[in-house]
Amino acid sequence: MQLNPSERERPMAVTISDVAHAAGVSKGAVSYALNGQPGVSQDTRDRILKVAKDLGWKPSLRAKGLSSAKAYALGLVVARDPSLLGTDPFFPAFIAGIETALAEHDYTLVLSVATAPGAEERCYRKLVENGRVDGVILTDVRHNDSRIGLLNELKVPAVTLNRPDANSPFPAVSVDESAGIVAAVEHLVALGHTRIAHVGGGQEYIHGRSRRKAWADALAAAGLASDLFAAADFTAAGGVAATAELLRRTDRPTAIVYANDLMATAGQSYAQSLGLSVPGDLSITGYDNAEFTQYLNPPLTTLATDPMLWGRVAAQVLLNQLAGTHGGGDTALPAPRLVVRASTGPAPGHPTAA
Amino acid sequence: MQLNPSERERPMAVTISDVAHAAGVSKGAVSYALNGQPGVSQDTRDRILKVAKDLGWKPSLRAKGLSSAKAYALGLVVARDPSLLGTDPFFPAFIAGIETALAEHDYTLVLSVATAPGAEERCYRKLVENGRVDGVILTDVRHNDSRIGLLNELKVPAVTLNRPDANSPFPAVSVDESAGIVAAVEHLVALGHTRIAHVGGGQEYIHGRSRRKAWADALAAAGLASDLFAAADFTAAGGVAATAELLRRTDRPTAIVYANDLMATAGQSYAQSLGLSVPGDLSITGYDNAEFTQYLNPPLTTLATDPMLWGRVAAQVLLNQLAGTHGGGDTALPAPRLVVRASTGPAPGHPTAA
DNA sequence: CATCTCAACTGAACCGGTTTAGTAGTACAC
DNA sequence: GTGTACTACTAAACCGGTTCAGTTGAGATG
Repeated sequence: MQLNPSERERPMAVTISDVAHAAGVSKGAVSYALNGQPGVSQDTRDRILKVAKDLGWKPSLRAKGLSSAKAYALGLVVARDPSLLGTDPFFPAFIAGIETALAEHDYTLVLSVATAPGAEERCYRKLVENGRVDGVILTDVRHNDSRIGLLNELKVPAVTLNRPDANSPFPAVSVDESAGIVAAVEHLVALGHTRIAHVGGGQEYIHGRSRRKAWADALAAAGLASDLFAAADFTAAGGVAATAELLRRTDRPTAIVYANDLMATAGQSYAQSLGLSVPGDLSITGYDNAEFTQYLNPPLTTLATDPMLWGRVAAQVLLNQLAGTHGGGDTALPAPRLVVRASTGPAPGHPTAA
Repeated sequence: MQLNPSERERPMAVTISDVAHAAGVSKGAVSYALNGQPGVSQDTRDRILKVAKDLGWKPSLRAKGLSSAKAYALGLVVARDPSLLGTDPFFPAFIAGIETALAEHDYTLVLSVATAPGAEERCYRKLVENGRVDGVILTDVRHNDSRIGLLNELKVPAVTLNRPDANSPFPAVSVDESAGIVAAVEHLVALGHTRIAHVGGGQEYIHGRSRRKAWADALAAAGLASDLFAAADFTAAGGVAATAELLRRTDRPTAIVYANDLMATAGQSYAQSLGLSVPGDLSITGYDNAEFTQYLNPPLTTLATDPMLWGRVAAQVLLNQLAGTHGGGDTALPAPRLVVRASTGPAPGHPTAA
């Protein structure tokens, strides 16, 4: 066999047998001592602990995993078109949140990216069947999400972000997205807008649907019709197309509530390219509060969520579930906060307008 | 012990012993058959393969890992302030690239996010000492990067993005960032600019340094002085501060080359808030070609790289290293491509100006 | 015909932990 | 003084693979 860089001999790690031998006890005693289990006297326990420390013993996760049938890892499958992956500010922060919870429990995160459509289910199946993970976090839940059934079949603990509409046995960690959209619509209504459109995200996603429904409900509550809907898919290109569709109408909206920042950004840019003034002719709101939105021209009114908190809580709920200490209920997180910037203003012709 | 959701009995997986028993051979024979090793006749091999398939046997990675002392996983530690994590379009695409390479080899990615400064080294140490990973990918390489020494001490195979200035035994996968910056400067010089500033990224990073050096070199090549430098840190706030500093000067620049898109975006917004016209009074270039930059007002001239390719190649090089088939040299990737948009234009007073 | 060789296979050791069953020794009750 | 109960420990099995050291039987060789 050929020598290569990966074969520089790694100093063979000290094992539990080494510790046992050095301390003059059996492997079992060492195991008990280090896991705080009864079965060893305090004196012996202290001695074993000291020897283990002196020798620099680190229990092998591999061996531990084999005998306990655990992976000490959680899985996250991100299904996105690779070209869109960089556009969403949600995931990096969400993942950071997961990590903060995991770090305290010696768990790690195994991340898979499924780019092809069918690849997603294969990813979950592989992660679980290979025993890579002890539980998974489900994001971007879809209408009648087939993954719920899959994970159920795989008998793997899971948490979902928001409660699926399919019957799901898994605890959910939810953000009341409706409240955010409602706040945005109310803000626009207060500014005198009556023709408030919505550029929706993919309606196969429950967050796409719930944002649309919240928009319609808020309009209804204000006594307004919710006919100005244009379907899109959370992408910039989709946002432009939907905006174009809305602005071609004779009863064109004076305000558009977008389902995310990227579409809002692209829509705003498109409207401006048509010679429309934002917010003079058209008010615009986004969703996510991506960092760059405050540097747009004009800066974007949007909804701020806390993806990091979401990640942390989701991971925590899953860990509790694994430990058997989870109550079983869903967890509600604070609703998004409306961040008012210069992309929204009084409706054209409205008294409060300059 | 209390029953909980995680203890719904998972159908005990079929093991190699089950297969051996069903096929009427020993465990060893099954192992040989399934790994394509010699020691079993073709007939027996076929029979074993069939039985294994019928029983739906999946080798346990845990057991495999224990006996072969491998983790079948690569590690990536991302060290970012959590608030900045969502702003960088690089990582998601980079990670997607890594995954495309790993998916073909039944490896997975273990991701750690180190938010606190010192946490980064602890993350690497933990990943390696716990045997979570067989190799790691090193991004955001710093000047005299201490992680090189750490990984050397841990005796873990690694790849670095770009060649560190510290003496590194690890293969690097490099993008000639200088060429990109040079292209941007040349573009501005061709437009008649003579006072071209640079808002630098953190100079503790080698990519921060190399972009600055490339800017200075390109100016020198054009016979121009490179005194208009303002230090920043790749953040929006830093970009604004640096831009403010530059624009306060009496010999204010007519063009600014930013080390990334976020700073350029924030800088452009700040300059506009001062009443400056972009590109009439000030031309601006970014770096990264983040999706949103084409929807800025004006759209941003920037440098497009291919983070996904970078991730794929880096992972591939690391896998080859693990397999012992890596040549040992560095790998060069295509230089960034200049994407000219409306944020750059003729220098004020220059003949080509309107 | 005895021997040598090799392919094909088996049994057992091994990786590094956890866990179970069993044993020695001490204390206490009756 | 014997039985009981408990503590403190050990030896060995076990998790599910890989791999090494034999063993067997068939065909080739002298």
